Amino acid sequence: MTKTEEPHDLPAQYDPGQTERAVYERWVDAGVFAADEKRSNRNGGDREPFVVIMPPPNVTAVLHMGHGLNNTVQDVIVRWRRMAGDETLWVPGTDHAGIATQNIVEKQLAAEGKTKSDLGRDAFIERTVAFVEETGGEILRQLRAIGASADWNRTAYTFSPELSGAVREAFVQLHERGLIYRGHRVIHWCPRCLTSLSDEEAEHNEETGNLYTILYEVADRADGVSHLAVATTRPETMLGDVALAVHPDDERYNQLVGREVLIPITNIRIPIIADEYVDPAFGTGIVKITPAHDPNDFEVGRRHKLPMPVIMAPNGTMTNGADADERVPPDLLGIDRFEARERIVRSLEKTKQLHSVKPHQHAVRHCYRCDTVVEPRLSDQWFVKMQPLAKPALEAVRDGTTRILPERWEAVYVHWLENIRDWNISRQLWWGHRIPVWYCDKCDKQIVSRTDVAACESCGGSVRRDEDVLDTWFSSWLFPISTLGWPDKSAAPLVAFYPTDDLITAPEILFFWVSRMIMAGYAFMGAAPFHTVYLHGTVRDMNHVKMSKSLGNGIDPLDVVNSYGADALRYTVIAGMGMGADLMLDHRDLERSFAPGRNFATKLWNIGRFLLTNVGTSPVRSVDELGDDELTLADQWILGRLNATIIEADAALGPPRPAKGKWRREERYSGLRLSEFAEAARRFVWNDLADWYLETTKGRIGASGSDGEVARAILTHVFDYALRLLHPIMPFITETLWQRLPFPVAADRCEFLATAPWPIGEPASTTEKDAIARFDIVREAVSAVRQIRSDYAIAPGKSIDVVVQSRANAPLFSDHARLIGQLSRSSVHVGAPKSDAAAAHSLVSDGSEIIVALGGIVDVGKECGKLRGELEQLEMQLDTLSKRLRNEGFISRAPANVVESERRKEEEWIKRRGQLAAKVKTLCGG
RNA sequence: GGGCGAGUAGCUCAGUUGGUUAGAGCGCCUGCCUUACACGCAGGAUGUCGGGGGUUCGAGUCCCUCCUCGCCCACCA
Repeated sequence: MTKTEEPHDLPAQYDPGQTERAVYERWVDAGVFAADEKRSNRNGGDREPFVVIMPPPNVTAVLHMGHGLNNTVQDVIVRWRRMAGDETLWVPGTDHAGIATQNIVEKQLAAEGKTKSDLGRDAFIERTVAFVEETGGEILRQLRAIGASADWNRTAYTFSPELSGAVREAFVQLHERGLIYRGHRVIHWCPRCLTSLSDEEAEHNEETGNLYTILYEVADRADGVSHLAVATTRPETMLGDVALAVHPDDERYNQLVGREVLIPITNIRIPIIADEYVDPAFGTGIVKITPAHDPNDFEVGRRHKLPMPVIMAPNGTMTNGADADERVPPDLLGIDRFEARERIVRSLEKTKQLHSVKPHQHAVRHCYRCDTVVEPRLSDQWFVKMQPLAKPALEAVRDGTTRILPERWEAVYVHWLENIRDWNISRQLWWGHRIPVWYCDKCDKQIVSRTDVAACESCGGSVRRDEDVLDTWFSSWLFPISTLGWPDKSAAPLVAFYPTDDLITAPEILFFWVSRMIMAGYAFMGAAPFHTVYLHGTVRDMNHVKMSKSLGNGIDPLDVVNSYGADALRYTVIAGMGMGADLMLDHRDLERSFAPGRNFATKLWNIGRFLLTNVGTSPVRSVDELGDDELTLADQWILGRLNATIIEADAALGPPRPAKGKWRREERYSGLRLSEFAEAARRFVWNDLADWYLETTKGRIGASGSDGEVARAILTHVFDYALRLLHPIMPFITETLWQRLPFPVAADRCEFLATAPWPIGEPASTTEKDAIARFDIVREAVSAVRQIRSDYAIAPGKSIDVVVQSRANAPLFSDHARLIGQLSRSSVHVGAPKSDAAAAHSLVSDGSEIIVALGGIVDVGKECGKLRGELEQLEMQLDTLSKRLRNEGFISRAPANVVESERRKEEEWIKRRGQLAAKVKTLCGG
């Protein structure tokens, strides 16, 4: 048949580039992804809502495989629920990403030889806004290319006027509730970004540094003690020392408490104090106290009311800051902290006050945005009091209101919340939500306000606004509520769609984002924002190194889409990723990496071509009107397998939501096994439908008469449902094929597969189970013949005679001899074989024997060897089995059904042994 | 320092509450352009389930121990 004669317009090769974009546009134009508040049953509608909030990528981000994986997972779940009939909403958005974005713009300025101070605050913000307008949101456009079915009408941005309003409201509310306060303490400071960081933003890094032991000279020498040795990893902070501390019970030193020592180099006198914080077992048991540059020392300093001199500038150079007087010697002023460390060490060497230098393993904190070593720094910052917020968030996970998958992350979450510390939310940046606090110049009043303040409310004096902005995460933690209309609690989207359902993200932001969202959900809405947190793995290369653009081991998802299609990308990612496991891909060999998806897409395409070529385009009969007596065994089998596959798929996907608000024990950690779902669907399509059922229809389907019509109807129905099951994973190709199916005229069909009803599985009936079992016997017979053909290298074209000597199922083989012959390219007879001719034998599990006449084809000797080997192996296995069945313990302790099945097996094997032995005797002569 | 996870075929990984002869994809070998598909079809090979010990009638699965990786958390200077 030439191409023009084919009754369809499918090209021989699937070309994703040509079809995907057009299909996507049709979905968008038809509003397939748009959710409607009015249809939610929380808002008078008749549908259960299903809502997913997209983790907003940074507005400046460019799509990488991490986004590809994250959004594919979300889209699979969202498309599944949409087909299942939920009012499904997937809210997309971007994050203004304070530090990250500001850093990029600053870098651009630097390239122009400018700094942000050259522009000034307003001009800098203007420039950043322009930059975001120009390039921002590119990633959301890219997400469309991988098929993301988000409701683009609701695209959110953490810096939009609406969301900014929510941020300000949240700040003011928490302040009113006494949960936001201004604190003077040592925080993490990035000397490069010139801002404070939260504890989470200062990442630990295990490093080998030095532990320097420095000798402090005791002032007013008495009792022979002239020097005290003090260990430190940061000698440069010595300049800010205000005391040495020892443990009050440390008998080596406690008589020195109250005496004074001299700081080396500067010879400033500082006291020796006693504090329980000191661990006598570490180092020398004496600690230098630098309150302004170490959080612990700060606490000690507070307890002992010590001064807190600042000896470092914000950019990490040495300076005489607050309360420092002339502590930093002139020759160190303006010197970088690490250079200063070197110089001080050299000076100490000269004065013989450096006792020792030892390599030392310790954790050093780095800025999560620029990797600069963070400096502890005394400053005024805004904090959120976290313990009250953490309480309900902790309870939510403990009582099953919110579950975290995989289960192991729940312990991590609980541990973090139990030990939570206050959240530093102020940043010394320009790009971000400015803190809504004003200070009166005259009376020093502090005004926290929902609206901008022009003058002091008590004295009428002029006011100035706090210079700082809020941590980016202070806007993202509101995302599930702010995107739906909060603070307007009666906003239709909030009523219809809050709480949401699943949150799908990477474990890296469990603390940054997920747990804070849960806290915000309780703080502002009194309810958890979602009932399921699904934490997926990381995309890595073949050396298990996390993919990243800077390392050059990344994969651009758009390259994959261009080469193999979005469906190939999606299938590969979903099928290859176990629950919570990392995904390894080879960035140097995209073809190999994405072969599973590409191959499967091609397979689907070709099944579609076969179907449309052979079934044609005229409507088929509806399966509902087919009588049982019209169905062949193969028809019954494939329908049974379809039903079983639907059940498997549903089991893998699990319950979409907790039945009564809280997860029941048995359901809590079930579901969302997306790779199992993918595998069940693939197995059905490829191994059942394509490999077997489709082959059985060849010859039937072209024939005129009712059986051909039945085959057309079943094939179409089964493929229709297979496409439905696969649509969440491979939306484009399934929609494209589905649009062309010759549906029954009466079928109540919808316009798009994307909104077609999700298949409903039914418990398998006995006739169904029986059909599956019987067709499996037929398949076994076919495989047996194929194996013999292969074993004896019988040319594919060569016709052979096969005899089935049926022990149990005579009618089965009589009825299907022709089919077995067709599938195994042989001529099959049922009955007795011609006597004593050389033949190959194979046993079917129902006890029947497949006999292939080998006269003139192969040598008998080889066959005998094979038979003997088979017999020997069977005897060994039978021996083990029989021993077990004679074991008292097994009989008494094993479940009855296990014992029973083992008994049956033994009988079967004994029968086989008899048959095999007889064969060996007749063929090989004893 | 504390906690968690992993170690199963050459590679990436599944293996549900212990229960037939441990699976899949990719790769590999053999034979096939069988009129949907060579991105395919048919057949095949490959595993002391990290080591050792234990519980059990029965262990990849449970317990102990050791080894090797990885991740998270952490104020020992």
